[in-house]
Amino acid sequence: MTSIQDIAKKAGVSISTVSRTLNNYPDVGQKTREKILKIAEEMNYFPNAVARSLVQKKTFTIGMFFGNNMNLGFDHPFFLDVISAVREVVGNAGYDLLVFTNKNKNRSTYTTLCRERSVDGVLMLLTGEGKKKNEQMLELQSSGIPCVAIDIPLVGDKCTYVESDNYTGASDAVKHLVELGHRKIGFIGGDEISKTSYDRMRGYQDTLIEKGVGVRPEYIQLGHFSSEKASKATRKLMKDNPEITAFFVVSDEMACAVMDTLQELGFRVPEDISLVGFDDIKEAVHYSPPLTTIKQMKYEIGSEAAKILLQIINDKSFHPEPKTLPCELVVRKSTAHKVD
Amino acid sequence: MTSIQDIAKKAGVSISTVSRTLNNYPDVGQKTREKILKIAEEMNYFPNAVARSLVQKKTFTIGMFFGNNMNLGFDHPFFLDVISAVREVVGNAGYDLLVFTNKNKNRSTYTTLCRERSVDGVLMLLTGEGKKKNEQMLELQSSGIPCVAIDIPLVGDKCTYVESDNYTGASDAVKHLVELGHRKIGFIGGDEISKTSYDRMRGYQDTLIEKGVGVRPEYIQLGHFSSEKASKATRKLMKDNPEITAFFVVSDEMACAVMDTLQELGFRVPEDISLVGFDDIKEAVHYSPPLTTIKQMKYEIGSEAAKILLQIINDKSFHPEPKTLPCELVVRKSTAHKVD
DNA sequence: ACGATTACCAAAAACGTTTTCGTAAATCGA
DNA sequence: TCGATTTACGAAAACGTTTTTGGTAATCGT
Repeated sequence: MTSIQDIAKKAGVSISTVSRTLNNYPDVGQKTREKILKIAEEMNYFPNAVARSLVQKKTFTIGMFFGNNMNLGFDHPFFLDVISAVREVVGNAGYDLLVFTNKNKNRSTYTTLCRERSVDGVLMLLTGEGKKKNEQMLELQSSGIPCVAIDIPLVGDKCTYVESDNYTGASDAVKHLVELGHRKIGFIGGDEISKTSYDRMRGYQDTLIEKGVGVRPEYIQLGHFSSEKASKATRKLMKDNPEITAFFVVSDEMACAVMDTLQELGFRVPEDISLVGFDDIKEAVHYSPPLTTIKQMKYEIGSEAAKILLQIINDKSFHPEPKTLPCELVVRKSTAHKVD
Repeated sequence: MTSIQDIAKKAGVSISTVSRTLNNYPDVGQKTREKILKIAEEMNYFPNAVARSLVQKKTFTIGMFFGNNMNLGFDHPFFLDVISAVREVVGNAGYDLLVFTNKNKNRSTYTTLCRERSVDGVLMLLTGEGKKKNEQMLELQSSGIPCVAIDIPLVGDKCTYVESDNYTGASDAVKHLVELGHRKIGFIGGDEISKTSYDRMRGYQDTLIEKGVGVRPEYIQLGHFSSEKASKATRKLMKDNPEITAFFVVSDEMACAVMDTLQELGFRVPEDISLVGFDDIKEAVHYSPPLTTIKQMKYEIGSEAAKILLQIINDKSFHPEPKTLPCELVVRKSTAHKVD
């Protein structure tokens, strides 16, 4: 609570001199500098970031919209890793992280929240319906606020996104399946709006065609990234199409539910039915059987997003471009050769 | 970027009138109020939180020290749930969350960081060596900054902590084991400094004595919440004491490593050796066999911590007390009757 | 020795609010 | 109608910095 003024008074100098000393400006005399520094130490002074921000118009905080707007209290397993990464890189750059949580302001949007708090940039890390590119997203996109989203296709002068190569990932998943001899491959997707879901679906379809296996619309269901819906979809699919011998499910969480459901239904995985997921969440390796899946580089996604954001913030001439990171097929025990 | 001044000018009134209007003060005339509101809407004004904070000395942000200081990039599975809870309750109260990450300030402590940012309160959610009650913790404890820690015994006028009932939890774990007929029960603990570790160890020892089974120091090893160390400890324990028929391991992460190691060593779980963990992380239920463990109420821990903190902040006369939340034994498949 | 630079520092503006104080006009009570 | 409230508003201080401007004294080059 000791201010720059207190120091100035005690040192017998002006506040401007104190400010310059504290900020290592060159134009302050040797002895005055030392005196001021000593007094500051004694009074254990530390600057008030709020006051500083007010005049500098820079807060050294980067904002973060995080999680599922609808379904709070549930957060994606994905998040912990990307947040870790984000923390690491923004922290090293001298920034703190402001997680928007305030729910008292009803009449506000992403953009106005950012402006109110004067964050220097913002990271969008949303799931569920938040992925919908709605009005608020558009507003943010064109607001001029430095912004990078994860898995949401925002593009603008100060705005971009990073994602996994979902198309290729999905493609690799079904390639793996057809190479194991599978031809009747069910698909449990996400939703109909998110780019992520769309790309994975396209990867599935295109590869099926490319491999000479046809696409059968009746093999396709949407699970909306919900375990319950995925379970329901599985029952329907197996009931209507008992000839199916493999599933590609676009998230590990859903894939786990699918596996449970399949086993409840009396099918063995992978002997009767093969299963590949997407994400490579921690649980995947410990499932029984351990889940074959497409691994997303979560940590890299977070750190890339953060790096790009910092660059947008600090280099005015930088024009950001979307970044796509590779996925990787990791084969475990939930997939096997088709037997006849 | 439109300020209160702009509105004042356009409306032909003073800034104080604008401010009062915007803050719903009673003493402003009907027509002027409406005019001002309309203009504010048109110019799509929103207040500058930084400026407001400066004068009000209140930021409506609560700070958060989070994770493992040493070992960044790895965050405890525990965290996601308690953060979800924290977000929920502070958000509903109108606060945002500032996660401290800035690593550029070397000469700073928890306390000074909080003061610089002028957070209204702070949540300590640390693991690893951060749990050590060091100088910085003491400083924070007596700083007068509203503070609640999780699993770290801080107590002060504006400072307290919440934790699980680790003693009873541990006690329940070994009770379960001895009720299954086990007498030679190995223990893999945490560290020697944290209260959490200490309480669980005491629960183990006391219950053993209470049940008439002796405590054997050679059955006790420390794993420091690290999978590798837990694995090593397991090997040592089984080599030196092959008569052991059960383990109580004080974290699920370590318990998983112990299970893997045991299986590598050729033991079957639970047929040869029973195993109970602590935490009930998500993976626990999917391990093979599914892990019997002591469940911590992670969400409640987070929400309790947040609620207490808000009360400290908003009720000056409130004197906080430590809060202990119950654990619960959840029996799965990693424990079984001892066979001879 | 004289003008020009340089080194040091103070004064004051600025950032965008909230809040205190004061006061003119309007209303009120009798 | 007159004093006393009340109502509605403006002026200005305050919050704690950074930054701009300017000025004095010392130093320098020639």
